[in-house]
Amino acid sequence: MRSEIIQNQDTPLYPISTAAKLLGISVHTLRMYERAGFILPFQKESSHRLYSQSDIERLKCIRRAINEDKISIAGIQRIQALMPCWDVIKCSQKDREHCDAFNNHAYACWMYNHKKNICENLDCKSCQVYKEFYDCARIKSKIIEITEKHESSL
Amino acid sequence: MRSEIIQNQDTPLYPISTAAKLLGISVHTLRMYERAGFILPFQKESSHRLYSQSDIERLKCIRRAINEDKISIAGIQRIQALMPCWDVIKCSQKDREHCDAFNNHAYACWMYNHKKNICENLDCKSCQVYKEFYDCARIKSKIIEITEKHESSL
DNA sequence: AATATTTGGTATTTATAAATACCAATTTCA
DNA sequence: TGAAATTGGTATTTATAAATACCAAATATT
Repeated sequence: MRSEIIQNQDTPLYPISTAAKLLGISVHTLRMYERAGFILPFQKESSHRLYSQSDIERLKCIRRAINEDKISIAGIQRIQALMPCWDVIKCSQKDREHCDAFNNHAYACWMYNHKKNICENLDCKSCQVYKEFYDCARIKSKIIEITEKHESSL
Repeated sequence: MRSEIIQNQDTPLYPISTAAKLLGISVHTLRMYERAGFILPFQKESSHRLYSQSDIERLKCIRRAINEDKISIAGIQRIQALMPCWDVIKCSQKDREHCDAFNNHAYACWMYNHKKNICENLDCKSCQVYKEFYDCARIKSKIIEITEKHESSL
């Protein structure tokens, strides 16, 4: 019986040169986006990066924000920093006190290191916050969802 | 008895040339910021603009975002669009259905016209949303406040 | 009535963010 | 073992957002 490899949107497939080609940008730009916190690529056993189809779609969205919507890289970082990750993760008050993501507003939560809180042993790349909420529209939807939940519980 | 003129931070004082000088920018740039939705200047009986001390402080903050934090004008607009104004105003579900601010994420609420909702007869310039929440830090604080309120009521 | 300023445009300049090009060292894999 | 690709860095180019300059018409000020 031949071994079946499970393939989905999150399967690491493309090396950096292929990913860059798919996006129509240079390899270096891709790494720039990584340093900005827009993408957490897979690192296979080796030091080389691999990108999944979801990664490509994510980066296409970021690209539209930069090129079409004229939002600067720093601007996107600030927007991502507004995401109420704590309400998704349901971390404790104590966790929040020590959490750089909760207490700052410059970068997305996955850009900070998570020592001494609920995220410590979790992988940001498989976290709902990272996977779902990286653009304006989705972040606003989440904020609306939270406020409506609040009101219905009053 | 001499008539006392009440002066506070919100008193319209400076014509556009003075305001520009105080901010170290050109008159035209100031009008650019106005079109972007960063400032709603007073219009005296005439068509000429007047700016208050609060207006100046507000614009200094916007200026820092642009020049120091490197957030583009479009980026600031998006950030302002994430403000949950509806939770401050406490507008009805019906209001929200018809509200452009609630249903979009490109501009701050005061940039849309408010027909057929609770804001219709209110002046944005004196609204808490406009006066308080125009920068990243304050908007994030508000989002935190809302989520914590929610949790304490569970 | 004459002078100042403001208005709302467009056209131009400038500052710089975003992207590219190039590098030597390292890693991968055929 | 050698060829091809990736790494992480700096230096350079390019695209364009942000700001300025300039305009005639309208408005305000003395």
